[in-house]
Parts: sequence; C-alpha cells; structure tokens
Amino acid sequence: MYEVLLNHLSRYIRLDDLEREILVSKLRYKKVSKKSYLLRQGQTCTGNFFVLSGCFRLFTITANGTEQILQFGISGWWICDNHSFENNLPSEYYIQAVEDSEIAIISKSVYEDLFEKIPLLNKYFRLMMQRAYAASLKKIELLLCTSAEERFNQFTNDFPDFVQRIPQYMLASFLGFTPEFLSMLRAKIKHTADTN
Amino acid sequence: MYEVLLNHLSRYIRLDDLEREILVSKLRYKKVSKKSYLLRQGQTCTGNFFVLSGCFRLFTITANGTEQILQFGISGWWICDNHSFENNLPSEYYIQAVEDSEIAIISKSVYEDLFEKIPLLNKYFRLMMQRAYAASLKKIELLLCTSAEERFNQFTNDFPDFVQRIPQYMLASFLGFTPEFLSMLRAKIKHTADTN
DNA sequence: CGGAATCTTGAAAGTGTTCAAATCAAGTGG
DNA sequence: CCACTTGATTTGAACACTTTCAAGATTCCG
Repeated sequence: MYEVLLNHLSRYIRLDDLEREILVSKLRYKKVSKKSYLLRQGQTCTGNFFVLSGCFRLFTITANGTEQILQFGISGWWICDNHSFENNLPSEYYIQAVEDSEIAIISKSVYEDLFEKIPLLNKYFRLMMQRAYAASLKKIELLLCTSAEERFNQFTNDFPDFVQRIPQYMLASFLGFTPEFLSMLRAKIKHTADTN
Repeated sequence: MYEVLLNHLSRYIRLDDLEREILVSKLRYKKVSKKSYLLRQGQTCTGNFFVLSGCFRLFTITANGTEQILQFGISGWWICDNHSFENNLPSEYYIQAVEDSEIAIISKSVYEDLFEKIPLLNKYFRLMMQRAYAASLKKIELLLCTSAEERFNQFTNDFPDFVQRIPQYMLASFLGFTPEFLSMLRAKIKHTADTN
C-alpha cells in the first residue's frame, strides 16, 4: 500500500523495522477521485500529502478571478501548503486532484510526534524541502529568463508524457500564459513542422 | 562573532554547550567586501553561507547576456547553490556581495560530519529549507499573478528600507523587468503624488 | 576633477492578453 | 447508445503591458 513512499524514503535514509512500523502506523491512506479537493482557500492545511499515484495541482484564484496553478504534484512528491500547515493558518491555496489518485497522509496531529519518535525523518524532510526549494528556484529562473514560447518548448521536451496527461489550459496556467496563447503556439509549431 | 547565527539557531532548536562549541569550531568567519564573489558560474559551490551582516545577490547570466537576479540574501538568511553544493556540480550562478558583508561559512568538507555530530541540525535545516521553499513559492505566485507595477508597489511597501539599500537596476532585475521600466514607474508614481 | 556607473526619457517594436465567436471533445442521463 | 449539455480548444482582431534602443542627465568614487 505504501511501497512508493517506503521506496522513496529508502533512497534518502535507512529506517529500521521498528521505525518503519511506527511510521506506517501513523500514516493514513486515501483514494482521491478526480476533481476532489485536499485543501480549499480559507481552510487550514491539516495534512502533508504524499502522492502514491495520480496527480494534483496546487492553485490560487487571482485578483481577476482566474485560476493560477503554482505546482503539480505527481507520484513521489509531497504536496502541502507548508505555511498553513506549520502555523495553523488559513491557506490561500486549493489542492485538487487532476486525476483519480492515491495518497499517504501525515496529519498535523501526528506530525511533531513522528519527528520525535523517528528523528531521522528530520533528515529526510530536510532533503525533501531542499529538493522542492531547488525546483522552485529553477522555476523562478525559467519565469524570469525565458519567453513563454521557450518555456513551453522546454517543458514539453523535459516532460513529454506529463504534457499528454493534463488539459492544455492547466499547462498554460502552470507555465504562466493563457490557453489562447498556448493554442497559438501549438498552431505555429504544427505549421512549421508541416512546412519541413 | 557568530551571535547573529547562534541567536537565529536558538529560535528553532535548542543546542547544549558542547554542541554549540562543536558547531562554532567548524564554522569559518569571513569578511567579504562589496562586489567580491562567493561563487562564480562554472565553479562548484563549496560552502553554505550564513549572512551575518551585509547583503548578497544570487544571479545568473541569461541567453542575451544580461544579469538576472534570482535572490537576495541578507542578515539571518543562508545563501548557497544547494544543487551545486550537494552534488559537487558546477554552478550556473554567481553569488556576489552587494555591500561589505560578514558571513559564517559551513564548508562542504565539514557539512556531513556536522550533521552526524549534531543531528538536531537536521531539524534546523529542515525548517530553513522549508522557509526558503515557502518564500520561493510566494515569489512564483507574485511573478505569475501580478503585473510589474503591482510587484514593484508591493515590494516597496513590504521592504521599504531594503529598497533604499540597493541600486535600482538590481531591484528591477529581481522583480523581473528592465531598469528603464522601473524608472518610468517611479516617474509615474512621483507624478500622481504631485498632483494630489 | 574626471571617468565610470547609474538613472531617466521618449519613440518604436514586440510579446502576450483580452474578448467574442466558432469548433471540437467529453461526460451524463434518458 | 444516442442526444444533449457542458467543458476544452481554436481563431483572429484589437489592445495593453513591457522591452529595446539611443541619447542625455545625474551620481558616485577614486
């Protein structure tokens, strides 16, 4: 049930059987059907969610009422509003399943306790946070240094299968432009491909 | 010498005297004069740098040859190319002092050892990475959801004193637009203020 | 003081958005 | 399983925001 998570953990830290047992006993498994929410704007984020399968998006609603996707979470990644989670504050974000998905939940109520019982988890989450931070910095660089067209091309090259999985309008939002513009890009690319 | 760092640490974890002593013995203090570099593109990042005083910028050179600032580091923040540091890879970034500064360095050679001797540091850096990650996510949101003008106004309101400290062209770069455009914004604001 | 770095100004050009309408795809209930 | 409704994508024209380039003014620092 938690193999994906346990495998993932073992790539960063080495837990003994007892620790693993404690961890598993604190986890909660959940099937999440497409379009349902793990978190809505205004709610406090009560869990840290590990994606076992499927896909989630973290988004906010902008001043002019449109959805802006900030992150996707797929198998092997944690997704959470850490700020809300840590400080018990209402979140600005929505976390929604893009596909039927499965997750492992560490809820707020057991989080601190878990770190006390398994101190090595501090190292694991240090590395996870570092990874997420590095990914965010890379994204900032992409947003600041490249045009919409370059971002689209690069992302399509780097994650061709993921691009197939999600609706185009979500991809456009994530990459920071409009669905109409993405449509134009696709038409342009198709055309240049045709004329070769 | 390291008060800023030790105070900062004590806000997140409680070290005993021995641990503190070990930590201090592994740190290296350095004065860094304005415009000198802690890291250059192509080099491997050999230290994790805590800013005791002063200010640094982390930037890259874009395809068209201009500097793009991704981060500032001021007193109380760590600055480092984690990706390069952890994996011994050449960095894409420059880290340069914006002012005469002082830093505490944890170098690569003692980093792992330090976590072994003081496991509690895993918690501290977990929280630091989480904080840096949250800040990055906030910045991504800002870049995706707001116009250049809004970004400028918001940043100026949130960090009025910091804005005074740095050259305008660095602020423009950090916020993701050109110095010329910033100049225009300032003129516009000045004008609307005058006509009130 | 002199030279380099920084900031300002304005016109022209580019990139991406908005809006509205048409087409296409997909999910649902009868 | 088809018909219907809703959701997603496409297209094009007008517009808005930001950049580019070039020149001039200003400030900083040795």
